[in-house]
Amino acid sequence: MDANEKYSLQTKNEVLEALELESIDFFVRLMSLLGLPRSVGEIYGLLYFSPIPLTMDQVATKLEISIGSASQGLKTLRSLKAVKTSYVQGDRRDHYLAESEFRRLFSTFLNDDILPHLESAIDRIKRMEKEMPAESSEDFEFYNIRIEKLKRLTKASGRLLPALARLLKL
Amino acid sequence: MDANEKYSLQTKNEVLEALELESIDFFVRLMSLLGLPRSVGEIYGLLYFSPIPLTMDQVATKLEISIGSASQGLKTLRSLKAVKTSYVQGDRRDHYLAESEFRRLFSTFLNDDILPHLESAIDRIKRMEKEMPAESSEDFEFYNIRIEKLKRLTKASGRLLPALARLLKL
DNA sequence: TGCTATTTTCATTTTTTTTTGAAACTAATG
DNA sequence: CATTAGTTTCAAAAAAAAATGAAAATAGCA
Repeated sequence: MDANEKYSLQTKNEVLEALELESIDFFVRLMSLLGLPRSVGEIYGLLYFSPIPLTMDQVATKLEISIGSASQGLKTLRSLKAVKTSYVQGDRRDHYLAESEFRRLFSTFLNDDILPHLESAIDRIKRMEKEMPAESSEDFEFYNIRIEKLKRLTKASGRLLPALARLLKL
Repeated sequence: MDANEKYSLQTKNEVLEALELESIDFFVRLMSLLGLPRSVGEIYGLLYFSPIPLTMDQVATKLEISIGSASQGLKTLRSLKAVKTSYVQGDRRDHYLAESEFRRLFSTFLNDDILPHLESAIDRIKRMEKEMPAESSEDFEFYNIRIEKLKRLTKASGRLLPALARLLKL
């Protein structure tokens, strides 16, 4: 293995370019909207505008984050199917590439992070119905209406998820 | 003003009922999905299942949170239009009631928290186009495709917001 | 207007989340 | 199979977010 070749990319771009910086900033915001840590957004933003796949330590070096963060962040992105690894001839390291189909990224997010909440909400509403006061109770109607509204909310959210997925077929 | 009357509610329900607890837990999760602090979810969850409006200190006492938290949390909920105050005869304090129309809550959230991001994304993409490498550059096509994808993403999100609002007319 | 109940603000503390980096682990290579 | 490049893990440190509570501000009432 040739050390010059190995680090050539790093040597070529010692600092982040304007386009990379805009991309990183864009995805840091987007990911944070989805509740993901800054480093995850940074990594995805960097890879999104990289014409060639990058290794973990290239990512860590460019972003000036620890290799621990890079490893964790890439793990998160892999689990979201937001990055893939690509094999590079004669290099033992993993090379990462951004999955640029947002649809895939979002649908993993919806399925893994939103759907479970929805399912637990359905169970919870069933429990609430058991805990309802007696029908004779003065507040029976009030509680009944509130529970009905929660039911409609979860039903609407259930319809929403597939609708979202459909709209995201960019 | 009669102290007995003033605290009668508190005396009646010294602990949170099962239904209130389920409600609080439900909204703590929902609000945290929207990136709001635990205390905000607790307050909304408590008010959602309260047949009578509650004052700030009733909220604080029931939830065992500080009046600072209660004040901040109610402020957040007011700004989201998720609670309203109702006048109570012969009581100087504000009495809070949950806005049970989720549509209103979500549409405020979409307009105030999501829309601004979308607008800044549009500006950012314009800047990116200015920073594109020369058309002759070997990676021109790569960058071009990525920017196009970002454009499609923001366009789709722009269509999504009103679609979401429509679907949420529960 | 002055008094007091109520609410807000904000510096400080507490809690939670994220990052770090060194040690443990894994696996390719000579 | 021993060496070492590469990666993951995880306890500790750092940073960020949230909660507290006392002081300041506000507003209703006499």
